[in-house]
Parts: sequence; structure tokens; C-alpha cells
Amino acid sequence: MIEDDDRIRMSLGLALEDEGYTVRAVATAEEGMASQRQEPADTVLVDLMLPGIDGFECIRQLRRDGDVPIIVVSARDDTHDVVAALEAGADDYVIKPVAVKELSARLRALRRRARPVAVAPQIMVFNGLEIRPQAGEVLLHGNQLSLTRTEFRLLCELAEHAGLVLSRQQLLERVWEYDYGDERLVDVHIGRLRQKIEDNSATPQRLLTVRGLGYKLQR
Amino acid sequence: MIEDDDRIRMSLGLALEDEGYTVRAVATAEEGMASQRQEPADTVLVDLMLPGIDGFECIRQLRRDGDVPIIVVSARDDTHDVVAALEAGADDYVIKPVAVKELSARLRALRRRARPVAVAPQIMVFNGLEIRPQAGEVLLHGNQLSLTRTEFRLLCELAEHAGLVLSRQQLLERVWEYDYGDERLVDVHIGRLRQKIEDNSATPQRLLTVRGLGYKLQR
DNA sequence: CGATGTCATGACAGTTGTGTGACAAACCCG
DNA sequence: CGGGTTTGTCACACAACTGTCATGACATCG
Repeated sequence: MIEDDDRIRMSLGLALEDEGYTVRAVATAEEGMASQRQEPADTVLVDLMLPGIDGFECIRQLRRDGDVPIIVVSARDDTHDVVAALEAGADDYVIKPVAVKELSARLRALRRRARPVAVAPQIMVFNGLEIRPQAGEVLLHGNQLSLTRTEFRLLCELAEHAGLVLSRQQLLERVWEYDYGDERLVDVHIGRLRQKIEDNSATPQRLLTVRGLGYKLQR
Repeated sequence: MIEDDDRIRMSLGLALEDEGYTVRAVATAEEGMASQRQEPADTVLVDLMLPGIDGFECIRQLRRDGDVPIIVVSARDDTHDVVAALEAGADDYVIKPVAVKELSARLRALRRRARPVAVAPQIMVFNGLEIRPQAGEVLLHGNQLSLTRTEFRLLCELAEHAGLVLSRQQLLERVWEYDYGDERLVDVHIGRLRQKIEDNSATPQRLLTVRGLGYKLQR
């Protein structure tokens, strides 16, 4: 939910949570778009009158980034606004003050229609190494490898940030979901992963150690 | 358009034609449903207060027959009606008198979302395994198999996402419609399904286990 | 050129994940 | 009702995986 009025944001958020929704609420379009990029929501509720980037522009940008369902929740009841918002890419438009039951019903109706998502990076390729997160497959020079779950998740994590160094701590958090723990554990699994994805040359070609910092997957 | 008031039907019909739509207008739910069965429209506009079968029932029946987008155009502005109509299967609800520009924009917004007509995969074939979801038939090397309902649904679910890993949780939700439950249940049914669709070789050829992630049907 | 910190790797024991057969409850269909 | 079928639960066996540790190699620096 992108809504700059604190009172409305709070009360509407709580009301929707009562209806069984999980709500993430922010006050500006900038925050909303960042949040959506970070961790996409199923549906976006957006006000039109926002400080900074306004609702219309926000809708256009959200629409450009993906096809998340968007409902405008606005106090403006002018037909021009409705038309403009829908043209910008919104899916529905309700006028404040809004009955939560109605909003909830419209959310359900919209989600019935929404495409069964289609997020997910399809395939990533790095110098002979092909990763298909969806299919749970990794191919090296076209041959399918059999990775363990941990190896697979570790590789995906590195691949998603290919070229960037990830610290052992970051990897522990993201792959193992440990907040603390022995960082050497990462080393062991990197080693095992290397045996499978490197071509037996003396020095690693793909999965590089950055001494003192962590590991990275070569682009 | 299903609308019993002659004046509104005429004027709204003409106005929409001005907007570029082709309109077929009838006065009763019975006519509307017959017309829709005869020659399906892209979108249905329906009033709630109709003689004979009322709007709610009309929506339910239209929805049962297919997933044509439905917009309610009603003079009733009570939240209960809105919720009831959306729950019955409507996609949007606008209140009379309606601005044609707004209705037109909502029509466009809805049609953006509408599924690109019946996907309905007729027949799927995977390495000697032929699945006909419509007919409820599965053939292995041309011989019809007798699957139980659960096995069939499980297979269809996997087939619809062939090549992609589905977690036990996803399968539980989609095949059993359990939100939680013992994931081992999936294993058992996968085992039973395998006995029927695999060619008795030691390792599965079609229905693969992806350790730690779930199962997938080999493309 | 040692001293020190960092990293790679093989071995191993405990844990986890998966396949399967047995069984009872639920269901279906005359 | 009553038979067969289907379904869900359970327990066990086995293989695969994980995390820990010890050892040694290697880089860096004073």
C-alpha cells in the first residue's frame, strides 16, 4: 500500500490485515517502487496524491516493471482521474472513504484475473554454465549436473549477484538462513560446488575466491 | 449488455458504439445467457435488477459457463451489493449513472487482464506418455492407463508445468487444496503414479525427484 | 624469511530426505 | 448394505547430504 496519510495508512492496513491480507505499507511512491522491486507484492494499492512522484507516474513505472495488479484508492472522484489512472495501467479505482469489505472483494476479484505470476529469472548462463532455477537444473557444457540442495541454492545466490563479491556472512544468511554460525561452513560447500562446476583446472575459472572478502561468480 | 431499462440500454449502447465497441444489447438475463452461449462476447455488462433471473444469478451462470469478463452496471450503490456481485464472479462494478469514458476505460483495463482466451491444453505428450486433460485419458505407448482421480490431477498439475520443479507444498495446495498438511502424502502418490507411468526401469525416466526441492515431469 | 591469518580439502559421524510396503479408514457403486 | 477401490498414515530401510574437524597449503606482512 502506497498512501501518504498516516492515519489512513494505519487504519486501512490494519483493516486489511483483519481480512487476512499481509500488508506492507509505505508513504511515498519512491519507497513503494523500491519495495516492489526488492520483494514484489501480489497486489499494489496506491493513492494518487503523493508527495514527490505522484500516483499516475508511480502506476506507469510499476506497470513498466511488471504486471502486478494495481488498485487506485483515491479521494478524487473525478471521471478524468479515473480514466487517467486506468489508462496509466491501473486495474481498478475505488474512492475514499472506502468500505473495507468492498476493497477486499475487489482485491479478490482482481487476483482471480491476475496472471499466475511469471516472475523468476528463466535461465542464466556463465561461460558454459547454465542455471535454470525453475527447473532445478544446472548444466555444464550441456551436461546436467547433480547438485545437492545446498549447492544449488548457493550457486543461485551467487549467480543472482554474478560479478559481485558476497561475504560468507551474507551467504550464510541467504542460503542457510543462519544469522550467525561458522563461516568456514561456506568454504566447505564452495569446495564441493567447485568440484562440480569447474573444469578440473588448477585455479578456479568460475567460482572465485576474493581473499578476505568472500566469493563471487565470474560473469 | 444485459439491461432491462430501454432508455438506458439504447443510450449506453450508442455511446459505447461511439467509443468503438460493437454492442449486443438484450433486456433479460435469459436472453443474455442464450446470446452468450450462441456467440460469446468479449465482455459482458450486466444490470443487477432484472426481471426473471436476477443479475447475481446471471453472473454465477455466466461464470460457470466460462471466464468471460463481467462488469456490473447498477444503480444500487450499497456495499453489500458490490461485494455480493464480485463474490458471484463479477470483475468490476460501476454505479449508474455512469460516465461512458470511465466505463470505456474500465472495459479496456479489464480486457488487458482477461486471459487470452481458453488456454485449455488439448493434448500433452512426453516421451511416450500422452495426457488428454479434457478427456480424462492418459496413454502410455498408446495403451490407456487407469489412473485414480488423485493420480490424474497430480499428473496434470505436473504436466502443466513440465520441466519445472514443483514443491510438495505447491502440489498439496493445487492437487489436494490443502493449505498445510503432511508433505509425505505427496511422496506416496508420486510412488503410485510412477508404478503406472514409468517403464519399470530402475530409475524414473519421466517423473523425476529433485532432492530437497520437489518433483518434476521430464519434458 | 618466519609468523600469522586465510583458505582448500579429505574423512567421518550424525542427520535428513526419499521410496516403499502394510494397513485401516473413507469412499464409491451397484 | 457389501464388495472392491481409493486414500491417507505410519514405520522402516537406505541412500544422500550436512556440518565439524583436522591437516596442510597458501598468501600477506612485518
